[in-house]
Amino acid sequence: MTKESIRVMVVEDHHVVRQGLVALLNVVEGLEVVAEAADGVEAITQFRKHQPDITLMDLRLPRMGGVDVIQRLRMETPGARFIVLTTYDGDEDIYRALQAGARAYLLKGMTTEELIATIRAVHAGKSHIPPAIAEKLAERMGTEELTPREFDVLEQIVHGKSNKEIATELEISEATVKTHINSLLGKLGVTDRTQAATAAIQRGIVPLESLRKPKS
Amino acid sequence: MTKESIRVMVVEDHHVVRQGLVALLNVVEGLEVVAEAADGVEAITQFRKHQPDITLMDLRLPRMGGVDVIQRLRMETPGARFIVLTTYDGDEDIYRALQAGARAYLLKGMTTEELIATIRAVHAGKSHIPPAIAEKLAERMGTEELTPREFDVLEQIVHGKSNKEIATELEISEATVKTHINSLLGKLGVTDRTQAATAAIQRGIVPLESLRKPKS
DNA sequence: GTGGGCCTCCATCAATGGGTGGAGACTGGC
DNA sequence: GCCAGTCTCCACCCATTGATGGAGGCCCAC
Repeated sequence: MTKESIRVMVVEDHHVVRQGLVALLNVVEGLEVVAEAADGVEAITQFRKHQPDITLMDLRLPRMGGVDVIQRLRMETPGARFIVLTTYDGDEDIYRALQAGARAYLLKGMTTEELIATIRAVHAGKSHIPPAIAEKLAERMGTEELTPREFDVLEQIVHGKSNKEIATELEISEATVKTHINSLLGKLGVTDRTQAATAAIQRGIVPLESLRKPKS
Repeated sequence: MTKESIRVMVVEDHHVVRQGLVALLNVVEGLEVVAEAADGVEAITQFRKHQPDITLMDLRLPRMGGVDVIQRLRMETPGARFIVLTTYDGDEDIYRALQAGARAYLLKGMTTEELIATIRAVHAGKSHIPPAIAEKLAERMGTEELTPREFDVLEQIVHGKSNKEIATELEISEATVKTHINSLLGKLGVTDRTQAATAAIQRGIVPLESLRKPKS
């Protein structure tokens, strides 16, 4: 007679990846996939219904991002355990996910053995952050937070707006825009707006998806 | 007695995704996964050894990119059939993959049924490009090609270099750099270097990975 | 209430960036 | 040989950007 299985939920928007993961996990002794979700909203309803022990979660999800889902569900169910499983390793994502209460952050490049070991470890109450991820985290720790306003300005820069356009958009003077830019350049450790834009994308501060020409 | 199975190779660097895909495909009647590879170089050796009917391939691979692998293998084995299966949908990737001889371009978001149907269709000699992808292709068709030199300059811009630095790096005068920039801004349909940088990243002209601070 | 952080604005200045129009050299194709 | 495209360079000009050093108002925490 075996012990009770660990009940797992898989949240991942790419169908084939999700189905593959489920197929992989279901053949593992001691694991049972009890629920699946393809977007953030579905993740919440499925979680409430099935109360999984462990939730494997991608961060980039339609409708509601993974970070928000984790935050929300941990409010309702403080004991809930989340493992982030994603391809992206922008420092910002990592930071925000762990901040929200994820217990582990894995890249999809890891082996199946690592994944299973991590699921068991997290279920046993441990946390697990791979060294490569920890390094990124440490890096981001050294840097200062952007203020909300600086973030607004950075977002506009990434979208290719000029200082004048940003001033109009945010309804402040161009002088103020320059002040914010000067400050955020320093915090990001870069010397001009183009570097700021690529750094923001690379570090996941501004999502690449937001560039897909929304007319607004 | 069933017909002969379609012999499939899976090339994908993320272990869990690859294993998931293999698990998925192996339970399908009429398909058989005969080889796997985790990077471009391995893909070539495995292909030569197993001569699969269909190769499912991610584009972003360590050591050698998917496009180059396709190109190379189609030189050796003109009848080889490739299906690109990737998460990225930068227009440039799509274009280059089809150019190299891929028969289909699928995003990982598609359903398992679509994937299987596409494998069968491509094996039967057809091509398959989903409408969403075709649209992107059409978009990119309207735009002019960058010249090699313009591409060099664009790459430097994305890496945050100033005109002076670019001039030094490429060993040309700053005036020439400006000429190239002026020209590439027009071709990309943007008005300044920051927009050029984000457009280049978004469209996959310059890979985001190249930003990971290589000291050079 | 004092201090700190943030947001707002100002002026000034130097450096950088981008627009325009032109020109010579080299290449490959017709 | 000629044309088209590319790569290279030049000069000139104006707009934009970024750096510097202020300053006042606001709110929150101590």
